[in-house]
Amino acid sequence: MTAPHSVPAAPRWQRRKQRTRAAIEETSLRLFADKGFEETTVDDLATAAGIGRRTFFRYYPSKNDVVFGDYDSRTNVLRAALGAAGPEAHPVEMVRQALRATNAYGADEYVSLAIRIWLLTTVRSLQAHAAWRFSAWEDVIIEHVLARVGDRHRLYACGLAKTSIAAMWAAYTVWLDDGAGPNLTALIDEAFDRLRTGFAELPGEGQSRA
Amino acid sequence: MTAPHSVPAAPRWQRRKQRTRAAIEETSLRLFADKGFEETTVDDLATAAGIGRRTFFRYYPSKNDVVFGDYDSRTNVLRAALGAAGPEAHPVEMVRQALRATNAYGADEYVSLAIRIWLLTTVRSLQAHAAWRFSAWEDVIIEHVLARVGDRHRLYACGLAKTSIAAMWAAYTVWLDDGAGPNLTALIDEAFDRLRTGFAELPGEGQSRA
DNA sequence: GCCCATCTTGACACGCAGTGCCATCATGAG
DNA sequence: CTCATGATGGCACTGCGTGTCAAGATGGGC
Repeated sequence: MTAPHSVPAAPRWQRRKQRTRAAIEETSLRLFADKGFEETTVDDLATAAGIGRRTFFRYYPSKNDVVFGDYDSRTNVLRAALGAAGPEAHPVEMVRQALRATNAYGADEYVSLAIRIWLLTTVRSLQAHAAWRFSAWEDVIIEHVLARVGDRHRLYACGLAKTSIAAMWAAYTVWLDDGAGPNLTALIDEAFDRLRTGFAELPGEGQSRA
Repeated sequence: MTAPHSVPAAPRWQRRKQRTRAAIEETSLRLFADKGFEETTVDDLATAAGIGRRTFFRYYPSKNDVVFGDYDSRTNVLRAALGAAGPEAHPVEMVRQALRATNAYGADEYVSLAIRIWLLTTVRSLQAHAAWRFSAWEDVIIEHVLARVGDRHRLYACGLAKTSIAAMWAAYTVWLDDGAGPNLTALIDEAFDRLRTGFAELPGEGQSRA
């Protein structure tokens, strides 16, 4: 990955592909935001990105997947964060910490993130697609939780994994409703607070953080 | 719905349609179990059910939806159960109770239920489809929870709804792994116990209920 | 019995997503 | 310059889902 002075050649392909990929994603998100997801065909996306329809599917396995960006790298962040947790941490805190890290975005990414999440929570096809995409995250979480509590306790691990992702997803939804500010991490934290207390503490009638 | 002696006519249509619908579902599930979901085309299903391809889509909006059966009536059960909860019940208990009722099946339904859930948790397309199907349940739950805690607390309501469905879903998964016995309700209950305690209580190293 | 309104059915055609195949072209190595 | 590698895009195909429409079945009125 880091050859000092040689390999002046190989990167060229990579760079080019990387740029094409970015171009596809950028123009696609714009078209989705403009015309709507379902109203935009893959032909539109390919034409807008200046490539052939067939080539589009070589960069993204499906129209849905454009919205997810480089999902794999996020999955790796999650895996790394889970692996980095100290053995003394409680499983719930381990997952909380990992999902917080996974959902840490730079300030410049928030605009496109808002579009992505808006699409994800709005468009039926994407909502569905997100479910099995995130199921990969669930599997990673389950694996790490099982490593701690023992293979017998699948319900605990599976339940924790699925509810954690659900809490994250709830934070997404509310975050978007609240204007998609820079507080996504805080909302995820808050959602996990609810989860940790088993939703026992009823919200009082005082003002919420809105 | 219950005209004593009149209406000897109208039901005829209904009965016929009901039987066709049941026939489609039965033969479809069998074909899915035999050949696999993706390997079975809608043409196969229609032919096997003795109807035209176009007619198939008049009974079920998509190939996916066959696996869900009469989903709407289950949703109504959920809505009714939520509405029937006493005002003194804690939101979590209200949801637990409602989802238990929603997932109560007769002993004769467990065989087909196992096939359904097996498909739902196994087939990628169905896994995705289930997500937005269940999102209707989430919406119903959110509505009822908000009516109790106040419209301001969307994160609480949304989080509770999504995590509850997630817990149910986890119970499905483990239920199937454990042989799809008559203990689905118990597993849902157990998943809710975990949820209520915020997954705080770590499973000991003793034997699980397997 | 017959006729008509109504609903159901299935055939055809269409658009769109996704895939296999293959000829063409650009790139980098020798 | 030549060759191998890999990216590209056109073409054709399958499969899902939908609009349209003509033909058939059903029930009511006579």
